[in-house]
Amino acid sequence: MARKPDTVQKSSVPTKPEARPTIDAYRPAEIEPRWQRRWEADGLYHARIDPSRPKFYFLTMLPYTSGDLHIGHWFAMGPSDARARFLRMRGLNVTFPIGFDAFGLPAENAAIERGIHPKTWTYANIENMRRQLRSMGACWDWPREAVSADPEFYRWTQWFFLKLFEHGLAYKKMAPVDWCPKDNTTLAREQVIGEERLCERCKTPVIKKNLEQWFFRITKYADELLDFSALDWPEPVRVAQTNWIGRSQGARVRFLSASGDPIEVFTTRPDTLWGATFMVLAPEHPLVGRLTTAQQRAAVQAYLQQTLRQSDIQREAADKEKSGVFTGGTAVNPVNGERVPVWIADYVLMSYGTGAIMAVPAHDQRDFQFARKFGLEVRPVIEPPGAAQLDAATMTEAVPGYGTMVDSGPLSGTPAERAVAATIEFLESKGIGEGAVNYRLRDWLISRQRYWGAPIPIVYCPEHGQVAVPDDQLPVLLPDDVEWLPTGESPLKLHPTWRKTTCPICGRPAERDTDTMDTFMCSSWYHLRYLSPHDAQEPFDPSEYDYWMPVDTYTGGAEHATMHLIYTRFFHKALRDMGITEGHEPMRQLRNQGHILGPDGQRMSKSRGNVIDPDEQVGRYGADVVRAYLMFGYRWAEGGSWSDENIQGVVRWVHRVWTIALEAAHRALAPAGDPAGVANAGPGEAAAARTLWRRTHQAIRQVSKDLEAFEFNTVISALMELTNALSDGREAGLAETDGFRESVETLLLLTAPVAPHVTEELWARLGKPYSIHQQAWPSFDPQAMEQEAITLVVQVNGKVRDRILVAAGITEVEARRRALESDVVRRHLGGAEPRQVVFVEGRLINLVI
RNA sequence: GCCGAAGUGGCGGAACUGGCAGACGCGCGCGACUCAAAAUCGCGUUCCCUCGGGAUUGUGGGUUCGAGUCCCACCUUCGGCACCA
Repeated sequence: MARKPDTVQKSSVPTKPEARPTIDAYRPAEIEPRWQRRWEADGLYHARIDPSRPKFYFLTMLPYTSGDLHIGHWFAMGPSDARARFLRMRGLNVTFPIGFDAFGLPAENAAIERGIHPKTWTYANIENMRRQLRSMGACWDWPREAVSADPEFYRWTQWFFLKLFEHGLAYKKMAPVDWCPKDNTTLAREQVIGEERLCERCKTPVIKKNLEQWFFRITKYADELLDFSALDWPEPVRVAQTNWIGRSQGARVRFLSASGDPIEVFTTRPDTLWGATFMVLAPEHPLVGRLTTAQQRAAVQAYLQQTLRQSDIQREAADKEKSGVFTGGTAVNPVNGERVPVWIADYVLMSYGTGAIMAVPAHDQRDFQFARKFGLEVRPVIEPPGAAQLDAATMTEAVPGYGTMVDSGPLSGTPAERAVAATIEFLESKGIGEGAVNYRLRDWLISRQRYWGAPIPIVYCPEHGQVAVPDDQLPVLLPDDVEWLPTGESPLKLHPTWRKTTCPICGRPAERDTDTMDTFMCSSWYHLRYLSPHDAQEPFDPSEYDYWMPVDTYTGGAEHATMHLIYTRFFHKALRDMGITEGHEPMRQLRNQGHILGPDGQRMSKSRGNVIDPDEQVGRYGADVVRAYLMFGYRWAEGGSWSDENIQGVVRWVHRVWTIALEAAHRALAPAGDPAGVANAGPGEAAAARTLWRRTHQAIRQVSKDLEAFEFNTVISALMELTNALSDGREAGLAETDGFRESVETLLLLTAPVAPHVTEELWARLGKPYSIHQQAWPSFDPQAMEQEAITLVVQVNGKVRDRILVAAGITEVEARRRALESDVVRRHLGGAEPRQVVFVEGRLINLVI
């Protein structure tokens, strides 16, 4: 772009509109597949290790093999692709890999509903999705493709399981599952329907059943997972993860039941211990049976029946009326030796803390509601600052704040600042409790009682117990020949021979684990498999790892904020501690996109009939238009409704680019003509050329900045503005100039990441060398922005009254003089002298009276 | 109930660090081309008005020479969820 803007060079034919050459129609259906084939044949987007260039690992969340790619995938991946392409043109060695998350429940549902084997269904879907992904024209690094259901992939998923097992991070314990007693099968949360909690298939009320299942010790990493300092991740995701981990600091305290069983509780408010007037256990707490007296047994049984079918979410609903029942048992509060009644209630969860609480109704709202409902004692032990002493009889709600301890035995009078610490010291000195940290985060349950997943590579030997399948026997292959019963247990359990094996240690008969792994296992490490997807010796090639990792940018839906994105961080840290990976985090930068809704503003669904099929849109407009529209029409992080009307603006724009570029191409090929054109270049054209130059560089600046910042809608508007600038330039007679042609080329280069096919086609027709996607990104020249005259806004009392054209470097004194010359300004001053003048260089002058 | 995000023309959305609100489009109106229509191109388009202006970024306050942007209180919509002891 180094040229003298004021030297307008005219050549060839004069530019009368009617002299414009006729040009070919824009036919994306012909152009797009042609270039897609060429790029793939050339391996244009296959990135290899190149130490001479900085790398960039651009990752977009791998799609689930649900059937078709929907427009939401395009919305997630298309703009990501544009940014990856931009970074390539900037000189980075970019890999933008793709793969498939292929295990999971929908494949089994399809098998049961339609009698298709999950494998057949899944791989047919993958074929179709590959075709659709190719039609996007994204710079996919196809040789890196990985499919999580391939044995060459899940072999290593199993290997990672065994590594975790070997390092004590995988263990088995009893845990409840939702169970349909009629179908005799485990149900996923989404298969339990409605408030009534009925089985999706047979509408039987679901029950809880305890099964022995595998867990990963993610809680070991809870504190480290709270540290986001090395990450450029969106604030809402960091907040969600922080809340999910839910670290709270307090104390563990041991109460003692009448029969001498310790009942441990966790509290964040040990300073309220003297106000504990009862205890509440979760209904499933192991001591409930022992505490319940004969007299209360029937009532407790009835309550258990009623609560244990509910989901945690139902139990925890805030607006729900408190419920509970007295066990008849009591426990001793260790700080004062007082006997308090022990209740059970569904608002205490077995899965949080110890499953038991000390209830302090005066200072906890839930306990307060419970106490008032069941007539239990309310005893204030905290005096809030600056308020009168609380009176239990007249309180209408709990007072949860900190304050001076009162009625608290030896600690009475302890001020708020020291209350918690002093109580913990007291507990520790008496040996009845200690300071403790509690997390909401639970260990990751990975067992699934399903077929379509990676089998858990563990063998049960009567002699040796849980035995790891040796490395050389991996993968534990999923058998294809299984019976598809519409109901019942996992086919692996029912398979006649599969589960029968021998113990790797003693060689005697043993049984395989018949559960499979949570598919979040696969997605926790797939980004590593992309590094060397066909490596048969190791999960990934360390030299590839050293070059490419960590992932530089990761894009995907915000719905993965807590599950997938915590699991993958945990996985990485656990592998790091085993010496398998390096660095503390797998993904440096994360950005989330929103969702595309149907034209009616509702979530797309087949039953609503508002689904937008990308194949149909590509057939109608071409992939370039669909990509550009998805970038232009929405804030990427927000999403919004699909609009058949709004896409028309993008259709027109792409056609305009096509026309302008082809006109330029025709002129370039025309023989040099009338030299008179040069002589005719007047001062008006020089100014127009200067303007076009400025607008071209404005576009370079904005497109670069906005692609970097994931602000895709303004990328397109900047490109449209440059297109408009070219139209204006053409009208001003610049079409024959070198400057015009350079601007056309710049427009194509800037548009290349957005609309890769049409720009490649036009680039070729302009006679430029293949490929536009291997060209350097245009550089911004600040000189182009320099202007002699600027519009200065003149305000009176902060209101805009006039705009005056002034020299760019105008001083305050001069600006004031010029402003006072304005009739409009003088009228609004009404003869008064400005009391204050605010001058903002290059922008405005504000006269205050 | 809690957490998070967002409220700007008829619509989607712009607006740097507090400095011209409404960029870029859609839609609509007018015009050119056409026998006509479509397509295309050009012009206009926040609202009100006594044509001087006035009002305007969910609502009400505040800070400031100046607020879509900062502060306080509130309302609405969307998303998520965990009564977290």
